[in-house]
Amino acid sequence: MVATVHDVAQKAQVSVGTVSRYLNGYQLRESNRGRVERAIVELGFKSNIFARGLKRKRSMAIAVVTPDFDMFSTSITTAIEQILEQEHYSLIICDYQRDKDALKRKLMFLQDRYIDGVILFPSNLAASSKDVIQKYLAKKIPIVLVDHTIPGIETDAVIIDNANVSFRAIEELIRHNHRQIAIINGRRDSLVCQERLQGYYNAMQTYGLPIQQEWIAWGDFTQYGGYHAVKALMALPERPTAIYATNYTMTVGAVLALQEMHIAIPDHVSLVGFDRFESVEIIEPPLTMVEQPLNLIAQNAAHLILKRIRGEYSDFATTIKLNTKMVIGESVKNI
Amino acid sequence: MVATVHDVAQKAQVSVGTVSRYLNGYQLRESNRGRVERAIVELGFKSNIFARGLKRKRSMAIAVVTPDFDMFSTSITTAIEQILEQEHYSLIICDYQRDKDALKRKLMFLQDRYIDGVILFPSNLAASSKDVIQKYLAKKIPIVLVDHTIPGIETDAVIIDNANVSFRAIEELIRHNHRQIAIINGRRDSLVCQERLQGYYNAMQTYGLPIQQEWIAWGDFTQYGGYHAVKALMALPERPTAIYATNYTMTVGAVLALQEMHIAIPDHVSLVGFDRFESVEIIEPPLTMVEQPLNLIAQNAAHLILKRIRGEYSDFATTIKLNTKMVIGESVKNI
DNA sequence: TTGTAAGCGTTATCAT
DNA sequence: ATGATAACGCTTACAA
Repeated sequence: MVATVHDVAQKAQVSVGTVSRYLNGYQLRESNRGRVERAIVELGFKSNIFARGLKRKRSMAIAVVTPDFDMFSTSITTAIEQILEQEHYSLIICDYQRDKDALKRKLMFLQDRYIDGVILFPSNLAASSKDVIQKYLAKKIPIVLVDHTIPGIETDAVIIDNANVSFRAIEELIRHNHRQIAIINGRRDSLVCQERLQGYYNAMQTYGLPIQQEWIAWGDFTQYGGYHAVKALMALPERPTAIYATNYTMTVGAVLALQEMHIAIPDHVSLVGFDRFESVEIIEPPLTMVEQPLNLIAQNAAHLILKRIRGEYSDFATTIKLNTKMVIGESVKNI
Repeated sequence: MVATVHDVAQKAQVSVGTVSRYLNGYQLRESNRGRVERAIVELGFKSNIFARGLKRKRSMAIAVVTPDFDMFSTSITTAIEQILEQEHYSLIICDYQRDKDALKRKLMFLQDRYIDGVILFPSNLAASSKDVIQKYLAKKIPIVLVDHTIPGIETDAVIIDNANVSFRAIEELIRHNHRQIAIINGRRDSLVCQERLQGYYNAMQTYGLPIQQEWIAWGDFTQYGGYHAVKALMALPERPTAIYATNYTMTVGAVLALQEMHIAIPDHVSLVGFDRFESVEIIEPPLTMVEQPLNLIAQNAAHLILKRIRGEYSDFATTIKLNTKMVIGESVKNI
């Protein structure tokens, strides 16, 4: 029915061992090499992934595990898939819906499938799966963290410098003479958010600006949250003159709220947004935004996990910190 | 290191055959059954997926293949994953980026991995992979189509009645005395869109309303497209009094354009939107919308593929046509 | 460099 | 209902 190494060996007049060695990149005599190659093409031979896995304990599959498929993780995941496909890996995706039991369950499930590596988007509750994660690492099944590290876990990570990102965003506002600056942050329990908030504090303190607690709003990473945060901020007796939203969906929510209230950007309030997905480009005026290097994140994560799978651990555990770009639009006004 | 059927057999004092039979749901003598169960728990036995696959030619993996991960396919995919996880299947995801070579390549790749079934979101270019698809079906590897069928391919599908959906949406507008109704459709080459347009035509004709070609706009399924379609429609000498947008992102684009132009919904123009994702709920006023039954689509697709994998083909090929809900908001005004 | 043969951990066939 | 054993298709010592 479907060709095996035996068939190839027979057609090429060599032994199965030789065929196998060819498949695994060993050196063969030139003449044999040619005949094996030809036999493989003629028979349409594809090596059986089960038999291969059974011997090598490798699945040629990598998992992406994320708390949910929002635009950030979806964009990165699709980019990762492109890269891994070229290396003949398949991608198994799992979202754990911000549920710590689900996370642990999925990680264990993946382990039973002899997954070759995991790219994990941690959330604050990833720490509760420390034991499983340690088990992976002990077995030399690489885990690359994306977007954030997990305190107490030593493994590779691809992250951005959140505090620095916020610092520069706020600095951009301060440079335009804003002093009353609000931040719409995600969620109190998120480490990413704590860092982004820290950057806000740093910038305000560095420039000697007073901070009001009411200017620190929490939008739960949702459009709804961003929308309501703006409504609340605009209802304050002392309105901020500028707003910094810390993710994509909250940025859109903020814009919708402002548009609805007929509060003009940037005439009535300035705005720095976050994450430039294609769909943000229609917003008028074009927003000044923090742009995360999604493709770079994906590339680094993919290459890092492939490297570890190949057994190259010389620079383990490395944390790749990527820079974000400030895209200057017209949503920040000099006052 | 890790327990095998042999270890279980030894501990339970039975043969490996008995253990295997237990694992595959055959009847055992009560006493043996108990001992095997206990041994499995005590040893933490998990059956090796490679060895199993090697014998049975089954991977316990199902693929979702989609042209891109927009909110529609992402929502459905995550719901599918929940269901398949319970059945111990893993989900391999692939997006083919609306590229027909990529589609064919991925389908062939998946076949080499002995995928047990494919859930495919076809686009207009899926037809060019007919040969691979036929090969799957000939091998009894089930393919369930979601969102649309592929002409000339006889397999299972879970779809919605697009013409009917549009008909009812337009009817809702006509019921409020609108006569000049525009449609923002996705893409000319999309069969889904052709059907949705047909429903528009049907409704207009049924109620004897004239149709102007300028009222039929194409928004390419993007936010940008929806935005520009509205701008163009509002620049017409004879403005429509109502707009029907045929997917989520175009709906959001339309709302942003209208807000920016200070064209009030529904006072200046009425709007019927499409796909109620959580994030749409902040739009003011609440939109009258077509709501696709995402969870039902996911459930039906998942259960259908599992059924076929189990070998139950009695009702093959079945097309499950689901109903959409019209959610009445406040974006349609009686004129 | 190459051939031979022993596994890898299951399932399935055949007796019993 | 159960046990023994031969596959499944590959990789990898070990010999040559």
